[in-house]
Amino acid sequence: MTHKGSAVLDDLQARGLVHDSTDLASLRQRLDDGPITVYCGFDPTSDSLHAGNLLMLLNLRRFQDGGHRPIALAGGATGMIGDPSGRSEERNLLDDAQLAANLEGIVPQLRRFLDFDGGLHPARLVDNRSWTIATSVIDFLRDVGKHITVNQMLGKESVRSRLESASGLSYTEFSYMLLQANDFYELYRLDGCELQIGGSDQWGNIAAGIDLIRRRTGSHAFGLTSPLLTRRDGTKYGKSSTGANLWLSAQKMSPFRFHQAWIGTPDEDVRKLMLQLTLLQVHDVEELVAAHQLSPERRVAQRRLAREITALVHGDDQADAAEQAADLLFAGGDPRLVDAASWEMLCREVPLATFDPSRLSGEGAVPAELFAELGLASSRSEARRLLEQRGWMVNGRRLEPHHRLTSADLIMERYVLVRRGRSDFHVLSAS
RNA sequence: GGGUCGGUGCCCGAGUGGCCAAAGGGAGCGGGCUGUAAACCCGCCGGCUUACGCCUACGGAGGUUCAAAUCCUUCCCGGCCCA
Repeated sequence: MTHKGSAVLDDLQARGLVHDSTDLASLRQRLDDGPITVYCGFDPTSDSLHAGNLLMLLNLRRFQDGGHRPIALAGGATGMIGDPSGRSEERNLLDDAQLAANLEGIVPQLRRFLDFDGGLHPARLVDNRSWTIATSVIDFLRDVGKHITVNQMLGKESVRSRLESASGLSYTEFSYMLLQANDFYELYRLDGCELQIGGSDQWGNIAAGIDLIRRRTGSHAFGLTSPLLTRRDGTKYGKSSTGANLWLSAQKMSPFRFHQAWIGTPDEDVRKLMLQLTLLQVHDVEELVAAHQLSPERRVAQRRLAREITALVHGDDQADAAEQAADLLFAGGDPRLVDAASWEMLCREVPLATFDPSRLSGEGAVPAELFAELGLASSRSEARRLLEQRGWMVNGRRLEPHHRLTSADLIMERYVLVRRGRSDFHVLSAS
C-alpha cells in the first residue's frame, strides 16, 4: 500500500457515503496507523439481498481495496430476533427452516463482493450464531446486559419511535440492540475488529456496541454509517420504480429486469447512484455526468450505471446479455428479422410464458384473454382496458382492437413478443 | 368490567335508507410530450361480459324493508374515558 489508510475515508466522503461517524479525526488517524478490521452485518430477513444491502457490501469492498480487512457478518442469530430499527411494526419471527433457507440465499451473495483468498487482508465471513447460540441467558445478562442501561436504550430513536406507536415494542425486539452490541464486542475480542459500518438506521445499534466495548475493555472502537439509499422524493431505493424490491438474486429478479431498473434512473439520481453503487472512480463519474448533461437523450450515465451494477451483481456475461436484449427490444425494429441466436438470448432475459399452440388454430386466440391467463395482466378486465388504452404491442406493432392471434403472428414459428406499456416485455412461447 | 367513539375499495378518507361499485386525495396502471428520465396533460383504476347488463363488496353473522355502507340484534377488533 503506497497510499494512506485513510484514503478510503476521503473517498467515502467524496461519494456522500458518510452520514454519521464517531470522532472522524481519530478514525482517520487510526486508519493511517495501519490496516483496520471493519465489519458490517446483514440479517437474513429474506432469501436474497437487495440494492440497499449492495451499498453496504460495496462499502466493505472499498475498505478492502483501501488496504483494510473486511468482515461480512451474516446475522443467523440476530435474524431470529428481528431488528426494530426503522420499523413501525413488530416483525414476525422467522422459523428455523425459513432462516436456514434465507442464509443459504444470502451467504453466496455476501461472498461475491469481497476477496476472501488473496492479499494481505483477506475478507472473512462470519455468522453471529457461532458466539451467540451457546451463550446462556444468565451469562448474557451478566456480561452484556449489565453494561448497558435501559435509560440509554430508551433514548435510541429506534426504540423511542416504537414506544410512541400503537403497536408497541416487544421485549424481544427491545433486546435486539444488545445482541448487535455483543456482536461488535465479540468481533473486537476475537478478531480485533475496531470499526462497524452500516446504514444510518443502524447508528443506535452501532453506538451501543461501541459503549459495550469501552465498558468491558476500556478501548475505543469506531462507528460509521452511510445514508440510506433514497430517491429524490425520499422514498427508499432498493425498491424499483414498479415498487418491487431490487433483488440481487437472479431467481427473484432476472438480470434483464435488474438492468432495466437502473436504466430507468431519473437524471437527478444518476450521479449519486454511480458514486454510491458502483466502484467507478469519483473523477470518472464526474466525466460521465458531464457527458450526460451535454446530451441527456443519449442516457450515457444511466447506461453506464446499469452496466456497472449489473456486472457487479450478475457478472459481465449477464450484463452483456441484458444490454443486448435491451438494444434488441428498444431499437424499435421488426423483431421478426432478429436471428435465432438473439431470440434464444432474449428468451433467457425476458419473462417467458408458454401456451398451447392449439389456441392459435381456427379463429385464433383473443389476445386479452391469453395475456390475462399468462399473467401479463391481472384480470381479463385489465387486459381489455389496456387494449382500449392502446397499451399492448405485439411483435413491435400496436395491437388492434379486434385482432386475433394466429400462427401468422409467430416468430420463428414459435414466439410472440408482447410489450405492455412503455417497457414491460414478455416473450410468449408456443410449447 | 362500565361508558363512549369508531371499523368503508391497495392506503388515507367522505358518505347515515334509494340518485352507491360508493365523493376526494395518494399510490398504481395506460396514453401523450420527451430521452426506456423528470415535470406536465389526458384517461383508467372490484370481477365477468364485444355490449345491454350481471355478480361480488363498505369488520363477521343474522334481521327489518319494495330497497341497507347507511336502521335493528349479536359477535369480533381498535381508540378514548371511568373502574
